[in-house]
Parts: sequence; C-alpha cells; structure tokens
Amino acid sequence: MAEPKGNATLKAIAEEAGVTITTVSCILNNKGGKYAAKTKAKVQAIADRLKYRPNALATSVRTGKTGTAGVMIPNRHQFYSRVVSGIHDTLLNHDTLMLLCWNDDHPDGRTFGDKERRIIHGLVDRRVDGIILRPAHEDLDRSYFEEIWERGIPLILVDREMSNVTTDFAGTNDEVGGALAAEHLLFLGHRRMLYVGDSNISTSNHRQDGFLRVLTGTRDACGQAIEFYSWGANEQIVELITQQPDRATAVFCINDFIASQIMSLARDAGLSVPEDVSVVGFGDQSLPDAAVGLTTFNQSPAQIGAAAAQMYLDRVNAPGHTDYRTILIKPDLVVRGSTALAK
Amino acid sequence: MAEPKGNATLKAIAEEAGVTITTVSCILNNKGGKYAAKTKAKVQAIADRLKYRPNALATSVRTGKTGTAGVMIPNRHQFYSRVVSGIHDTLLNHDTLMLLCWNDDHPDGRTFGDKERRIIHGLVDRRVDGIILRPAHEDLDRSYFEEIWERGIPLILVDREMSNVTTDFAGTNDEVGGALAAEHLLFLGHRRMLYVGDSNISTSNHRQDGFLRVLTGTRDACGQAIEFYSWGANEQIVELITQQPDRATAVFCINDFIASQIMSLARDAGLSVPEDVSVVGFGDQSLPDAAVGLTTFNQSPAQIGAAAAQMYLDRVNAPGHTDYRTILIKPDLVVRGSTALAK
DNA sequence: ATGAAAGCGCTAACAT
DNA sequence: ATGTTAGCGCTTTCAT
Repeated sequence: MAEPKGNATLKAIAEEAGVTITTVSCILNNKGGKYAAKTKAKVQAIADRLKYRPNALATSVRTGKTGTAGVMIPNRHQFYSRVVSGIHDTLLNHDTLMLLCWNDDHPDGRTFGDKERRIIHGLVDRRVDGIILRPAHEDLDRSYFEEIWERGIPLILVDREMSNVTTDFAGTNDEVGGALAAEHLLFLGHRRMLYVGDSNISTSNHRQDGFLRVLTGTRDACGQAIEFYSWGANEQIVELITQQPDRATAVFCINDFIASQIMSLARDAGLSVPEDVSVVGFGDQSLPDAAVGLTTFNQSPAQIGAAAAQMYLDRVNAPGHTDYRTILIKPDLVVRGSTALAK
Repeated sequence: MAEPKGNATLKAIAEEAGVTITTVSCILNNKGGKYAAKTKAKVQAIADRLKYRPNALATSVRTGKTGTAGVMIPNRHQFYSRVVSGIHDTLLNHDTLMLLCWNDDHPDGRTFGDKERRIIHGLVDRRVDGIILRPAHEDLDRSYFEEIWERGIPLILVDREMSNVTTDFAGTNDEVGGALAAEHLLFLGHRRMLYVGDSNISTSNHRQDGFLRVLTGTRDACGQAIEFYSWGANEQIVELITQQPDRATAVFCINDFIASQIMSLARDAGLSVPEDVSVVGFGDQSLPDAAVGLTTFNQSPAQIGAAAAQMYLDRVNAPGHTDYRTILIKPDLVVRGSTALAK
C-alpha cells in the first residue's frame, strides 16, 4: 500500500514542504503566479506523490457551488434512460456530476409521500446547484414547489410541464408531432381519422390539438378524439372503425402501448392492419416497435436531455434571470408497416 | 417569496432564538435530551419557519461520511438501467444517494482516456463513501486500481470482474446458465450442439464451461465452442449445422444479439428455426426477445444491482474487512419459440 | 514571493 | 440546561 492513509490534505503537503497552506493552495490552483519555480516544483512533487485530491466538500462549503446536479427522473423506461444519458453527457462536459434519484410510488398520482420529500431533501442538503426533474404529476406539487422553487434552487423540467409554475422546460414538440401524423395519413389518402388519447395529460392534448388542427384545415377531412381510459372506449373505437360507409380508416394514438392495443382490437374485429385501418403510435414507451412494425415517432430523448442540461448550466452559471426558456424537440416520423394507402 | 434568501444556518437560528449554535445543533439532531421544552419548541419553530435544512457538506467535512455512492455504470442498455435501478432502490432505503456517471469511450478497449480518470476524480473529490462500478475491461485497469483501490475507497464490482484484484462482486451465475441451457436442449432430445461465444470475455467462458461440462457428462452428447468474432465464423457455423448426418441441431449463444444473427444465418442456409435447429440466447442485450420469440435467459439485473448495493452498504458501514464476497444471481431460462424437440 | 488570519457551516469534547 | 472552544479542509483578503 502506498503513502496515503486516509486522504492527503493541504496541511500535510504544507508541512512536508515547509510552507504554508496558503502557498500550497495557490500553487495547486494556479492562483497568483508569483511563486518561486523551485517552491512550485517541490509542492507539486509532494502533492503528486501523496496522490493529493482536493476535498470538494470543503471547497463547496466556502464557495457555495458543488458542481453537482440533482436529477429526478425514473430510470425504468428506455425513453427516460435516454433522456438521462443526454443530461449526463452534457453535464459531464462541464465537469458536473449528477445525483440521480427518483420516486415511483404515486398511489393516487397526486400525493407526495414522505419518500419523495426525503429524496428532495437529500438533494437540497447536499447543496446541488440545481435540479432537473420530470414531474410525476402535473398539478401543483407541493414537494417540488416548496422544497425547490421557493428555496431559489434552479429548476429545469423535462418531458412534462407543471401547471402552476413557469420554469425552463425541455420536451417534445407534441403539437408538431400531431400535425405530422395527420399529414402523413392525409398523404396516404385517409380522410376520416381518430385520435386516441387521454385528456388528463397535457402532452396528449397537444398531440391531439396538432392532429385535429391539420384535419380541420383540410377539405373533406375530419378527425375525432377518443378518451382511451373511459368506460366503453374499446367498443366505441371498434364501432367507429368498422361502421360503414363513414368509418375511420386511420388511428393516431397517444403512445405505442395504446397503438398496439388498438391493433389487437382492430384485428379482433376482423380488420387487418394496415390494409383496412392504419395505426400510428408515439414513441415514448420503448415497445419493440420495429418488431411489431409500428409506424411511430422518435422523440430523440437524448436531445431533450441535452437541451435540459444546457438550460441547467446556463441558469446555474447566471442565476437570477426571469426569462424562462422552453425548448421543444421535433419528433421524427418513423414509417413502418402499420400505415398504408387508404383503400 | 418566503423568508429564506440563501439558506438558513444554525447561526441564524441561534441568533434569533437567543441561544448558541451548539444548542440549536443538539436540539435539531436530538442529541442530549437535556434541553428545556420551551427552548426546544422555540428553536424548532424558528427552524421550521426558516425551512432550515442542514448543510450536508459541512457535516461531511467533519464526519468523513457523505451518504453518497459513486456509481459508474453505463445507462444505455436496458440491462444496465435495471442494474442501476436495483442499486438505486436499495441505497435509497438507507438514505444514500448515488452520483451516477459512466464513460463510453474505449477506443481500443484498453486505454483509459482522460475522461475516465476525470470521472473518477470527480467522485473521489466529492468524497463518495464508496464506488460501485462495471469495469469497462477486464485486465488491469490502472484508473480503477490506482485511483480507487489504492486510496482505500470501498469498491464493489458488478457484472464483470477484474482479473487483477479481488473485490466484492455481484453478477450472473454464468456457469449455471450454461448448464441450464445444456439441460434444456438435452431434455428436448438434442445431442450435438454448438456454443457461440467470445473467449476474450470471462463471462462467455463461464457460460461455455457450464454448457460443455454438462454435455461432456452426458452419454452420446457432445458440444463444441466457436468464436463468433473470428474470420470465417459464419461459414463454419453454417457448415456445422447443415452437414449431415452429424450436424449440430442446437446452438447456444453468448447473447441475444448473436442469437438473432445465428437465426438469420440458419434461415439463409435454408433451415427453419426451431424445426431444424434450436437457438438459445442470453439476456443481457435488451433485444425485443418476446417479439422475435427467442428462448433466452433472464439475468434479473435488478437483483444483481440490489446485491451490489447491499455489499456496498455492508462495506461502508464496516470497512476494513478482507473477506470479499461474490454474489452470483442464477439466470432464469425463458422458453419461447426458438427451441423445440430434436427431430 | 510567502504568510497570517478569518471564516464557510457544522460537530463534539469539555466546561459551567 | 446551556455555552466555550477547537477544528474539519479549504479559500481569500490583506499583510509583510
């Protein structure tokens, strides 16, 4: 085993070199170039031999900066893993590390257990410079608001905005996604279409808006929105895509999971995809789309993460602004086998 | 905006309450129960109003414990994401947060760029209590060894061991996995089989060992190992599974990716899977196995992560032991459509 | 060119 | 029941 038992400190180096802590500190940090070359070399040599590494905790106590970001994003779905990857890479390029943590437990989707508060406190206590998070719900979330926002800790939101507070935000351009879906299907000759979503989710509403906007603006075309999680939704959908002659021939879904449900539904009803009905998904669910052959959207999660991290860095380096930014990444249509020309 | 501009400190509370910092510290930490109820209440009330949160940095500078783990595991594949999830959950139950980071760049698979060293220094400087990592390569890795091990920082390895140093380790029981694959195929009546792997990877060697051990121990059965990444491997494999009458009727592959390659290969050669040849994969690649219908192994990555985290906690709480533990999680065979009775 | 001293926020041993 | 003091490892201002 080498020299260091525990960690080398400035003091230890100073004593061995016969100089003061100040001198060592300045030399190792290249502050004040006015030291004798001999002293510099000596100090540096000792530091190297002792494998000196500064205690960032001590530095942070003084400077108030930790170079550490709090990131609260679940790591369980591929979409989020990729968002986190984007954040990670961008932060790392600026010598910032991330404390990654999340809370899955949302019994009623609106209560913030002790657990969530404990996590946030963990970040606050460790004095992260800021926090990037994907809200677990959209409505006023006391945990987030009181514990982060009110403390003046820079807060960047990803994927989902919160309804009660304006912050920097990076996410998907859902409106454009909806519009692109509509255009794709129109191009294939479809005129009567369905949007299957969930009006409780703002993201879904944006997709729906873009989708219907385009359809409404097109002669002869029309669209209708269905709540997936409502009673009798399945029956209603089946009716709409089978009922001749005004049946819908294309369905745009809030996500890939629902899309594959719809495909099963259609097949059970005796229709084939895409011959009788075209189906478009939306790619935040990490289904094996390629295998299923689903036409869907790639949301470029890594790019979303990178954008969030960039806003984080900007805000941490220049706090106090009140001009919050929103960066929306355009989703890319990926055409596969579930969409085809209307008959 | 509420009271706190910046962060409340013990000092601020003490001044307002008209007591000393010590008193406040003790009261808020429930140390020494010998304070007047009135004082306690007063101090607590002020702390609450100011939304006081202890500065963990300052505490750590003194105590030498940060309650923070360094975790160096790529987040890009589902397998690793799940390992990280297991680690996360276990650590969180013990009020430990993780600094998650990784390095993807390994040009020649054996050089540790500045980047990797910078990451490790980031963790060391922040004084993590220990580090959990998946080595990017198996041979002596100076970065890991010098920067972590020699400093006496507890080090737990996941998924892959290193050849030069003994540490706590959590991974897959590859030997058993190989054996189970052999038994499954034997049960289906296969007698002549192939193992397709990569002898540069210890994990592959263990699977191969288990696989061949069982075959060697079975009358009439035999197995052969092929290097996938060698020149002419494809041709060789095709020859071995087509050449009558002693052709191999089953192939066990180091991972799902290779397995699906082999399936294509077989089909291109005019064989059908599983009628003519059975194929077994191994589940660390996050392919959409279910869609492809591949018989494979589930490695229970979350369990591996949990085991690693538990060893981490044990070691951080009771350092200095030299009895390193190895925890191997048994992989579970998942039978799907790529294996069938031998003809 | 180098050092002394104060202080960041907190803990802990030791008074009173 | 509460206060005094020293110190963790570092930075920074101000001497010398």
